[in-house]
Amino acid sequence: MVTLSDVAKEANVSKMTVSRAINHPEQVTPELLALVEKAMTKLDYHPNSVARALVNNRTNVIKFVTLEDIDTTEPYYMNLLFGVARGLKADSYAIQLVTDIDQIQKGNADGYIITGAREYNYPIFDELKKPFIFFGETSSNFDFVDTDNRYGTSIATKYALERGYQDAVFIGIDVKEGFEYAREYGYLASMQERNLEPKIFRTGNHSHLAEKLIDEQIENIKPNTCFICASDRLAIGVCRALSRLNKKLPEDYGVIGFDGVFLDQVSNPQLTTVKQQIFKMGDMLAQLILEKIKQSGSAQGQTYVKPELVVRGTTK
Amino acid sequence: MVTLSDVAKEANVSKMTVSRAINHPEQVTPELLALVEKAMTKLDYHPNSVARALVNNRTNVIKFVTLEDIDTTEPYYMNLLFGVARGLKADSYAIQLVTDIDQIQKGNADGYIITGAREYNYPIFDELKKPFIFFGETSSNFDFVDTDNRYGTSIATKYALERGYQDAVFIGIDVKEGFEYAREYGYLASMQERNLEPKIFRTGNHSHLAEKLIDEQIENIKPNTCFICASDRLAIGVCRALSRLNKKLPEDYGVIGFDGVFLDQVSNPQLTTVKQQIFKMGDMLAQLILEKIKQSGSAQGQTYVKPELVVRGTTK
DNA sequence: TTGTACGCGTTATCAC
DNA sequence: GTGATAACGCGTACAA
Repeated sequence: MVTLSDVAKEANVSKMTVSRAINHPEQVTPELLALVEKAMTKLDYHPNSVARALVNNRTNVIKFVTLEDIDTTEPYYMNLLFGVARGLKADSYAIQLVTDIDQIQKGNADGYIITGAREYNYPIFDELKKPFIFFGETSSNFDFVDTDNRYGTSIATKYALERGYQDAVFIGIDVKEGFEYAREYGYLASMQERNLEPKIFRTGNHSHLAEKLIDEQIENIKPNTCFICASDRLAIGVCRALSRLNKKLPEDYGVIGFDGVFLDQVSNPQLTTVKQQIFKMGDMLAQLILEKIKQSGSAQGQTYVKPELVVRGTTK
Repeated sequence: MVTLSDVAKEANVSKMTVSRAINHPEQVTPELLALVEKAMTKLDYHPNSVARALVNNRTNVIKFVTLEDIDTTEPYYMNLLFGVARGLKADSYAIQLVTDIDQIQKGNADGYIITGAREYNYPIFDELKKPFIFFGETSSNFDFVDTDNRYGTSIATKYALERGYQDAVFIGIDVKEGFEYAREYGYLASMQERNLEPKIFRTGNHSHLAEKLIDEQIENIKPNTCFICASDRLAIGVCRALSRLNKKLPEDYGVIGFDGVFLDQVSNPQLTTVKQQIFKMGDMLAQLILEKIKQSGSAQGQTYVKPELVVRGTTK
């Protein structure tokens, strides 16, 4: 293994000059800098991140915490995770996956990325001694990254109406969470802008529940309506019901989902959906937490990432 | 931060005694051991894994390499990854995610878990200086963990015939990979055992391709047949075609998928499928690579994990 | 600007 | 069986 000392010998300087050339190049004269760099490339030197971590009292580990009790199998998190991995790559940071809330405090890390946090989890975070960033809006003043949900349903609704659907109905998820409120709000505002009366139904986030809902309500919904759904799961259920009821998609009715992860593509026909930029958000989370660590915990603010409408087979 | 020295002072022994009490307790007299343990719990001491890693010339990092150019969004890998994370938890190991083949050599790790490897990748692995384990059967003599594919289609076929279907047809994936051969073999052997003539169709691993296949072939397939599919994707396509052709499921025809990750549950009706124990395999991969690291690279052998048949709505 | 000495927390080695 | 010492590779404090 090539060490700092080896490079120092090769370049005929002290270890410290090499160290400085790496970490504070502005403190080294250009001539020596060149010498050191030549030696480093010649020997193919790579800093030992463990030794570096030891002196800096770091671990080079970020904990990726998934608190939601949902099936972590959700492809959603996979995307996020790969985004995080990408953001961490350059700094030779590694990830520890945590699904059990009791495990958060076990072992060490330089920082945390936390997903699926609920209000009642907040006390736990107050005890964390290392910086953390949330994925998903929080009511507290924590740093977070989230999708601009309001914007998402807003562009979906507008698109539907522009494409010639006469009405838009919202199929929401029956939970009291910020993301759902935001998605409903985006729909509401867009409807009111056009002086249309909003209509919102809610049910559990399962395709068969949405299917049942449509079965029951289809008589109250006039043709040439577009369903704006709060998730792709719901959208798939809506499609299934419509198809069974012999309604033509996308002529008689339109369907727009939300999420754009995996499900939208395996459905038949493929869903028009509001696609969250999950990979990108993962990348951002990584960069923000690294920055926060560097700045020993200073706030990084709250970031909303705009989703994009992906038009496929379920809308005109 | 509580260190080894703090514990040593508290217990009135040397640092080495504390270190030994942790790593080689059999070399310490019971009396001192008790003293040390009392001190450790009193001070709530936790070993610094970074310092430990430095002296041992370790990184405490495992690289999780995904070579397959498929969409890494596949829920499949998420399960595997969480399994790996679970297996790594106790040893305070962290994961680095690698999707770019050029990144394998970048940075350090103590070992590799490699998924999606093909023959033409093998030369790369020969250059790796740290131990590695594959997920997925390999033709070379590498260590690996994989599903017992042959067993999987075998129990599926037998179950179908026992439940009263008169025939079983195999819908395979059109690739030249070991897993496909094994799945076909399991079906073949089970058919021959019962003196039934095997029938195999193959197509790309997409639901709509399977759907098309059934459309074309349905006339050649007599009722009361069960379709043994090489993937849930294919199975979903088969279901869709049957439903469109007004065949009754599971009365007229049966369908059994393979994989049991996510897709089987979002389909309608829910699939009877051969469920791979992916989480468990991830856990095993982690334990094997840790063991291999401890033993400085000695072979860990080849492990087949039996899948299990999950009976749901698409079979009698 | 550059170099020296020391410390980070742990473990292996070798005395006793 | 136990303890003193050195070493892992790097960075900070201080001296030159």
